[in-house]
Amino acid sequence: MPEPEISSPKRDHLMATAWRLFYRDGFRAVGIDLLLAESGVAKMTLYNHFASKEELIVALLEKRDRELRASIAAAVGAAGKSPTKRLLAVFDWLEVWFGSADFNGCVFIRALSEYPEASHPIHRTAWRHKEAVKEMLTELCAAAEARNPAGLADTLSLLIDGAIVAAHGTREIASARSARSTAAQLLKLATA
Amino acid sequence: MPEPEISSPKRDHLMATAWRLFYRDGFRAVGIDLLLAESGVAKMTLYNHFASKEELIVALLEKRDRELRASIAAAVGAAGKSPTKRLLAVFDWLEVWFGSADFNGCVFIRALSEYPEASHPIHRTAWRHKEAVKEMLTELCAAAEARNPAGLADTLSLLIDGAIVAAHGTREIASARSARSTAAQLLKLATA
DNA sequence: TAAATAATAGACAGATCTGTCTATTCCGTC
DNA sequence: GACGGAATAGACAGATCTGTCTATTATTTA
Repeated sequence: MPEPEISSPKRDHLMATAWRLFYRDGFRAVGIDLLLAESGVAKMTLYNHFASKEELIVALLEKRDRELRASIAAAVGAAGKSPTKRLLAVFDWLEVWFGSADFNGCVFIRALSEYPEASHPIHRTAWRHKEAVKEMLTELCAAAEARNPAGLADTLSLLIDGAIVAAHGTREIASARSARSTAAQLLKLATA
Repeated sequence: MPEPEISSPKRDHLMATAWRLFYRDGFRAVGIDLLLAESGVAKMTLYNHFASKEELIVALLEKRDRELRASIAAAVGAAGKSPTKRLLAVFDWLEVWFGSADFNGCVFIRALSEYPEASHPIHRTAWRHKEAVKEMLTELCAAAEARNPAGLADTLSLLIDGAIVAAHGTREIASARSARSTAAQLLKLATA
């Protein structure tokens, strides 16, 4: 009974299928039975790896959080040494993401939405991700010598989440560009 | 069979209860049976007024859209004649909303999230509201003589939606203030 | 080879889901 | 008082939901 985070092929495959279905259709819209049929895994295998559907979702969000932050960090790293370029690389990363074929909004915003109650484990897990990203932004703002790094990061977070919602509504990448140019303006103001 | 938008006490009461439950718990999380039990209305009454649950949700979103825009317009109107104050009144309105007891995020963002597919009627209806609000912002920006009213309105929309997501995640009103002060800065830049 | 571990299929429970249908009752208007 | 529209309760269908349990089969390890 691998209750803790023990990796296993079945568990990984289950999570990959679950990610695909939940992200495409929604958490409540996808039932356990469909997930099992699509992944070709027995029901008891699922319940041996996860205590409940809710726990599976939390594990998925935590995994996605790690992957997403690693992906952002890689994009920032590839942007070179200029602190300004590094910060704006986040918005270029956004644009690429919006343009990807299976983009379907932000799974964390969607989790906040589907589980709207503040104390719900899924809601809390989803929001933790947003806070973690904001911390990354704070460091980037600090490196760019913004006057109030945390404050600027707060604002950039608003722009980013707003851009994600807009991209989900329009299926266009334009909001990433708007957010990017606004971010550049704000950074200039915060360092001038 | 009042297929079109004919108002009736039962229909109104049904919509009021549906709003309360859906906004509190989510669209998929609340079943028809609970809605009927809470409203004390017979099942056939619901299906005489609405062809399906989906249609009820669309009607609710359209009603909420009208109410919300009227509420914003009232706040703007009460802000006086100064175009700057009128524009920033939107963000004060946001702050009041975030502080209200039953605030639970933006029902339109939540609808986009629960019905993520672009062509879904609920998804489309929800996004239409965001576009309508953006049009209001464009007019306010134009009145404030911003250089590019539509562009500024785009950016302000990002700030607003980001602030709503943040308020839903934190249960705090701070994001409205951040958005407001950023909006003030951007407006200054756009008119200087 | 024997024992432990992991995964399987599938029945089962009990609740819940949306939507349909019927038969009855209420209520205002003529 | 009779009529017609609106609402009622509740059965019903048929599907689906999460989670449990059992009995069997693989797979690995000692």
